[in-house]
Amino acid sequence: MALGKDYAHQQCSIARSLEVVGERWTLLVVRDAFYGVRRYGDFLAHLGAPRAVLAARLQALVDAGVLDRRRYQESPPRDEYVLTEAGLALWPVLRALGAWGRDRIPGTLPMRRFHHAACGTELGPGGECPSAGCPSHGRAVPPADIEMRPGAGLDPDPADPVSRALLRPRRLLVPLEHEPPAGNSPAAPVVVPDGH
Amino acid sequence: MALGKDYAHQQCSIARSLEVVGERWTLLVVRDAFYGVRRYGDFLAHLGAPRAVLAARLQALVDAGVLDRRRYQESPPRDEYVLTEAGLALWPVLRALGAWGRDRIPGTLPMRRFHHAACGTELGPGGECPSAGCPSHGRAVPPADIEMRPGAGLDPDPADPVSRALLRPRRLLVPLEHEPPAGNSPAAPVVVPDGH
DNA sequence: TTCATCGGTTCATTCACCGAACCCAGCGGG
DNA sequence: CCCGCTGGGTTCGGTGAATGAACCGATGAA
Repeated sequence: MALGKDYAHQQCSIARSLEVVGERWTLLVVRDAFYGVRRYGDFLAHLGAPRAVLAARLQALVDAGVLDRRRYQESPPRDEYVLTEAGLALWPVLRALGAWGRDRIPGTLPMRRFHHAACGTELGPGGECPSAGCPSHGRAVPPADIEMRPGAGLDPDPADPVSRALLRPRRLLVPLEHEPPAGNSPAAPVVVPDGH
Repeated sequence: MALGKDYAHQQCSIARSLEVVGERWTLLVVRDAFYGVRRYGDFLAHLGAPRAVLAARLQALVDAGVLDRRRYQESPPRDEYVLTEAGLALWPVLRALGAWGRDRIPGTLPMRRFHHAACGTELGPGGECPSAGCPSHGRAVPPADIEMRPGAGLDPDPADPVSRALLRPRRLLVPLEHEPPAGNSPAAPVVVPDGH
């Protein structure tokens, strides 16, 4: 751990939080989870982190209760990582960090804009819906109700497929699409037998 | 840098922010700056970070425009580190991190509570003043208007003097007090000839 | 049988962090 | 003048974490 023992004696909730999410790559993993990334390979492609580090971070986040690892297919056995309640509660941290970088680091253009999905309004500086007519006017919009749209600073033609998928407007938390391995059965669009 | 080159190619304001404040100790330095810590020795005593690391972080934060280093006495020459505008804008990040740790890490008691200094009300989850009668009701309270009070999880008798000073309720950003080196001139309180 | 994919683990190298020691300028006292 | 103290660092050897390339194993497709 980057912080471990050293922050342990700190009498501070901020230090406690940093013990969990303060290591290199960790907050970017959580960010990607909000964007809909769930699989090891997708995190890997999008982050560019070393494989060993990514594996360690995912495991640590599962241990900390930020991510939940769950089986999404049996054969071959494959797991995905999804945000828990506690993980979802990290959204204000990411929003604040992103807003600071956009507003306070010179030469940073807006990369991604966040809109209230219900009314289409771009969220205010505190993550609240600023639309006077909206039922949730003035209150913080939960991540599941946020639509992410590309901003001016985003590379329009990125190399990796995950970044390309994230160029389109999308609801937060909705998983990235993946072709089932045998993609081309033109007349039978592969109905999943039972989701549960 | 903990992140440097690796995050540079990331098309993301969050990653950009983490390049600046994502390294070990950095956000705790900024936190202490909000609490009123300004001197190298006080950061050192309160954080317990290695001296070299602290010096590097302070320098990096100055370079990034988060802290401003300025002379507060000429003889001997002594500098202090104070938050810039951009540094003050990090308050929502720290508040969100602290709130997450307090609410989502099991066994964490509130360490510090933040109140609107004007009306005494404890701030809401978004850092806003929840008091209906307050002129700034519902709006985010700037750090300069926040009073910090000790919470239940705080060690009532810490070892280092900085932690002890931070036990008393205090306004954010107000510098820690320091005795002038020659303290006891009872009738002649050492008027500095000319400050400039 | 062979190949490809997914999700890792292993390993040697590099890098950052650690903490103790050292350094230096500017006082203040004798 | 010399000594020691204080504040604010720098230097340095040892250690642990990050890196990236290679390897591994299970499954399923060709």
